[in-house]
Amino acid sequence: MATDAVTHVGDCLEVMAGMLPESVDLVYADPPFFTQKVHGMETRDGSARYSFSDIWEDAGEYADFIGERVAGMRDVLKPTGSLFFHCDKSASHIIRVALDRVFGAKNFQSEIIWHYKRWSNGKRGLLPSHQTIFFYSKTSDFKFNTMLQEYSPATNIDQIMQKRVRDSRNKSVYLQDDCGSIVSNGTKKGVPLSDVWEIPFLNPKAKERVGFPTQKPFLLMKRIIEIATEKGDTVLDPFCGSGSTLVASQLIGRNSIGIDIDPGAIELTERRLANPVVSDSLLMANGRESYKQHSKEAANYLHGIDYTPVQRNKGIDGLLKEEVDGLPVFIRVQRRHETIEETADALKRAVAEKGICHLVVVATKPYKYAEKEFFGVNIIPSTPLSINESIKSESEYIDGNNILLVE
Amino acid sequence: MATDAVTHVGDCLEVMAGMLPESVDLVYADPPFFTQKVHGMETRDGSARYSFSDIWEDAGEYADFIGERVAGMRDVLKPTGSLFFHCDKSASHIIRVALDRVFGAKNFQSEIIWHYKRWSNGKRGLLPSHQTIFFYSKTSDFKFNTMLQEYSPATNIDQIMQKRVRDSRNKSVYLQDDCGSIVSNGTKKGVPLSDVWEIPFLNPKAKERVGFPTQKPFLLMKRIIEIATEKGDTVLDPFCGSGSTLVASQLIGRNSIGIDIDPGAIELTERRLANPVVSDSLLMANGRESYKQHSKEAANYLHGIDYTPVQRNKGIDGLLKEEVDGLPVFIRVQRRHETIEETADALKRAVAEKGICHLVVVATKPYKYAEKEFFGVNIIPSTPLSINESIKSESEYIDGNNILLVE
DNA sequence: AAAGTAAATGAATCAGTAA
DNA sequence: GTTACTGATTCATTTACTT
Repeated sequence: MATDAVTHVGDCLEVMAGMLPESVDLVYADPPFFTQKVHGMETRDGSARYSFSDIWEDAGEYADFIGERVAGMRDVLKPTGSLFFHCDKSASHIIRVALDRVFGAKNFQSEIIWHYKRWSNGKRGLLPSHQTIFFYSKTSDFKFNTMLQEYSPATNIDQIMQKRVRDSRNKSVYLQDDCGSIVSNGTKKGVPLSDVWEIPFLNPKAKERVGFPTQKPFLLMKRIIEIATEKGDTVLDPFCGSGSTLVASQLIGRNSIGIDIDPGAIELTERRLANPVVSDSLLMANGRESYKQHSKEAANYLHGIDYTPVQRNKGIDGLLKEEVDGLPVFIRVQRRHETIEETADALKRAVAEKGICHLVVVATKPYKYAEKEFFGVNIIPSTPLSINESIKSESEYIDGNNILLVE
Repeated sequence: MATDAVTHVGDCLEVMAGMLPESVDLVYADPPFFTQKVHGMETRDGSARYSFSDIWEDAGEYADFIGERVAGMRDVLKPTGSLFFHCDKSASHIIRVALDRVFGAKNFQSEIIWHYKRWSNGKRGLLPSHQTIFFYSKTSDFKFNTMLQEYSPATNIDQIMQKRVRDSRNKSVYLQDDCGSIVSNGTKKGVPLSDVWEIPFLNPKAKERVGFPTQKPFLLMKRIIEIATEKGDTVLDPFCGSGSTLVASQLIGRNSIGIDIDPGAIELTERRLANPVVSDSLLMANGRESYKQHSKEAANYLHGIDYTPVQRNKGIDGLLKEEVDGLPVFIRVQRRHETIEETADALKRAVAEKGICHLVVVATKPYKYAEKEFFGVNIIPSTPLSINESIKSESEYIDGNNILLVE
């Protein structure tokens, strides 16, 4: 599914007034923070300089500016939509008041703290190392994709799996069965995502940097978009700057609309959309990035193996560093939508010209050959597959030798 | 030096009006947060119950209440004094407006985020896990004791310890001695304290708990007092509740004044002052990292599996997120110096009390059982092991069924 | 053996939430 | 509001292991 990214040069107040009401699933707003400074920055190669003024008469002027535009944002939001409003301590209270007025205090959902570590400048006082994102929904019936994070390392996982009941004095106790052993309480997948997010600030050397001041990291945008929208939904950024929101939307399959008053910013946004760069550590998403994503996934399965990743070959994921019997060993991990035969064929075709070699396919889905070899290709179940199949099979199979299982 | 702790029963507005102006070095204010609830709690032994009402007509009434009292706080502060005002998302914007009006926006110093982890249940939305403390000074000439925190583990300590000088072109360079080696700058003690503070929430079982709702941890109070005062200075808490501020002041050598409208709270404060109890937080002392014993090696082999790492059990590496046949699945990865029998035994011992469950051992070395099960433990070869063994075996074995191999 | 240390487990808690 | 009931947290306690 191709996604759409539309940009407009202009004041978002006017552009939003011309938009279809109730047409947007998420608004992410990142306006000037009321810092009373001019923010400027050069691109790394010095070829361009982007800047904007964040100087205002007084707080009242700023409050009016924000208030008018927040009303416009509410108008274009669908009833199930929500607003994430990015600010910092300079004016968070002014913004909160405007949001409460326009959206209603009952639609206030969260005060998100984006926490990052920064280089200090040894100033007197505490080092500022957070910004605030206000999360409001348009109505009480809003889209929210529950996200989970890992348990605190201090948590006793064993204990929380136990079922509990009330004892005779109405105190909560862990349930034991007749034999005195503990009763499990189902699966535990993690804890709900906290409202404090630790996401690294864009490193001064990050490839992702495009030379725009206040550029936001991809991971932050991705998390916001994934919480509030589904694939194919539409995201609006009324102060889009260098276009991080649009780039992130594109990469994870959302349509997007970007507005900025500076034609230079919109030009930069268009350039980034044509050639998105995300720092290495960050996950690539679907669509035309799917190949890259798969190589990441393949790497997960091949972890712990001494191999060289093969980047530019559609059929081969890796090459073992050690030869076996004097022959090279090529590996391919089964793709999500591939049968094991297709995987094997793809690998065979890729090495057709390469002479004699060993071929290994890592299976990620159940397959039905009780052989470990399939027309000259070694089939190895991935560890996750083995685990799932081995346990499920206990009740189904008695034959201890048959470790490859029927679908 | 003996310190003084004075308490008053009454509305802090009136009590402060009767105090000597400019007599206090620090005000820590922890008023009701505008939660529109009654907060109550019993002591552990059930001997007493403390509660207060946090229900208001509307935001205006709350704003007036806060505004009047903030003015009183300013009056009793010395010119070098400062105010730490504790609140949460319920009314942080209302409070900020009042503080800006009374203290002046130019005396706003920091928005401190107290971040903690706590228990929760599966809430729709983000789990609230922070509160806000506004830090204002009375004038620009205020007491501030610079505090340092540890360097992030990624920091290159050797480099930051080097002395720097200006070179001929006035650029900052590292100083070298006559032999060309680098000159150390002596000790650097850490980076300036951030405005996001991770301090554990007062534990349900903490000895420190006295059964008062909203009780603040000693470590939080200690940090605030140490930042803003010196020994012998005076701390005022106009909403002192159970008296944590007074107890902390006493323990670190500051005089204190506590005011509360509830005689029961003041009585409790007096009792705590006579017999102060502080729990030492292992989490704070050792850091969250200390709980992370989940080995990196195990994590590598379990990559790609949907599991929860188990941190606090030496025998168990992980727990599958999905149950199988309604039973939990525990996993252990074979260690480098462990036989497969030892791995299986360690896992079995760890789950001895846990009732019925599935056990999985991931083998990382060749093993000699042609069975996939070993006394009730499923043995799964890791993907790297399978690949190595499967290819090597081609020349050694003809029997296609025997995929588990001899050492 | 005894003492001291470290690891594993237990259990109360509720400025929790949901209905 | 009011009632019912959840579930991760963290220190205290117990058990296991060294010296």
